[in-house]
Amino acid sequence: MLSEERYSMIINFLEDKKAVTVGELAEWLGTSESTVRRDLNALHDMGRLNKVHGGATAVEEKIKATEEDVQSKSLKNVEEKKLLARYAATLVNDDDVVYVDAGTTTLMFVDALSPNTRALFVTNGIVHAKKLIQKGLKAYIIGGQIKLSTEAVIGAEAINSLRKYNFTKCFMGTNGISVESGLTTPDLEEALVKKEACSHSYITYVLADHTKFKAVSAITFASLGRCCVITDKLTDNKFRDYTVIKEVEQ
Amino acid sequence: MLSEERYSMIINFLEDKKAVTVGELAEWLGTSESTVRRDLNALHDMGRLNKVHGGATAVEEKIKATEEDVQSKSLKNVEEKKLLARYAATLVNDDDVVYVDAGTTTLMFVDALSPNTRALFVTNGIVHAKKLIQKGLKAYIIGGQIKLSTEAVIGAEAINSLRKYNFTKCFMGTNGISVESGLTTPDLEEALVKKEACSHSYITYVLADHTKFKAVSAITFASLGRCCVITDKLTDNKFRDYTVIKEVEQ
DNA sequence: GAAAGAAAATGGTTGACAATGACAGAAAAT
DNA sequence: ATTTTCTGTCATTGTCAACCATTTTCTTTC
Repeated sequence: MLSEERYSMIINFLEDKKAVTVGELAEWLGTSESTVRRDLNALHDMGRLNKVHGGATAVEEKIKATEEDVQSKSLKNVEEKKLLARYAATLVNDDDVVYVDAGTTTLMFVDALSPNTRALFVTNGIVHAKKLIQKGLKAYIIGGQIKLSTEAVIGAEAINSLRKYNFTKCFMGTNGISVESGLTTPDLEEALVKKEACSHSYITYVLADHTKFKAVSAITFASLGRCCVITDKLTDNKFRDYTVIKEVEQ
Repeated sequence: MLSEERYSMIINFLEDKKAVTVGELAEWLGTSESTVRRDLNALHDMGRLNKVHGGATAVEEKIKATEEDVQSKSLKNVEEKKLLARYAATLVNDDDVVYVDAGTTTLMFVDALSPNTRALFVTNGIVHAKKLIQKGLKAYIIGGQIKLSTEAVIGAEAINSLRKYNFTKCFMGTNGISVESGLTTPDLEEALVKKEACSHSYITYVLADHTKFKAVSAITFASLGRCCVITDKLTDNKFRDYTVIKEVEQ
């Protein structure tokens, strides 16, 4: 295993559990405690986790949002995300008008789309727009300011652009899902765009792997009741009381 | 097997799995580790993957996308176009609101822009938008349908998006310049967007190398009198009777 | 078109370097 | 004081760039 992969797995583990011991990681990664310690030191130096006596804890979401660690973000939970993406892609019908939210999970959704669908796609992700047209699909991009880190279109003009559309389905990514706070994301501007998109869609699908559950970021963009969550593994059945959950098998 | 074949197989593999070891690739490709290492070095130099100890990881989508654009756009009259682009870039002031038309010449204009300018940029080119923000400039993209071949935003929604803006300067590409037909381009939809952009701009600059003169395409998007032409070599002085021409030296 | 030579690609080897796991003594927690 | 955890060290293993020999491909020459 590459050290980069271990880094991703550790960060990933921490996002889920918030704290972890050296022993746990050594066993889970199938490696020695020495290596785990070295990894934790490296990640600590990068500011990607807090090293504490006995193990490590996750860094605060707000700090992480500004750090914007693309490396580990795209590496982690790849298989799970692809699973969700493949299932979500089957939900698109020929007569749909689909909104695709910017983000790494929804990018895999675009990859998984059939090139033969005649559905109309609207997105606020530059990369997403590019991939859609390269697949030969009919794609629109909304206008507005572009955010550097995520290459998403945001701002007042973006929200204004969205008002014209009526989507049959929209596919959203999220940073956190919780019963109390609903769907949350760290960036205010992006949250506002997400909110507007959801409100113009007949059905909202949220693609969220299991690590997103019980996480809470700064801004809520939708309540649980208003959307259908697609996930790989539901750890707590109480979520079923508040929303429709599709657990994708295998 | 051709090395190019291996390259694309490696890139595909990485796009799927996000991380891979040298050993894995050697076995999968049925070749030696030496060759895999050489391939990884080559791909790393091209910026198409990240080489790490033990193997390689996928590069972020946004970086890769621009690389593709750069390598695909190897066209003619590059030096001349760069010359025009460099001059045009000096025309941008800090308080300008600039429209940048989609196209290869204007893309070089974006490359030539100073990263320090505080001007506001609006564009209908996806690649242009991307480059602008990667330079750290403030950039907006207009909304609308995306045309596959040129990756430009076009259509009714694009024109509608443009209505909101008032530009101090706009920089356009063109396919033909003639006294009788003015500025012409082969695609109707693109012409309509160009026309709308020009009509919302105080000054219109047209970037056109000498090959564009006396050429006429299907649709006229502006008359000669309404714009200032920047070119490398003016072969016929009669154009000076109809418009302002800037001939860039050297 | 064939032969000869040049250039490029490939696979294997080697010494240098990096990563790993185990251990011992120091430091910290209880 | 005892246990746990950390840091530094060291031997082992894994990986890498550079080099060389061989094969393949391209060019040149006749």
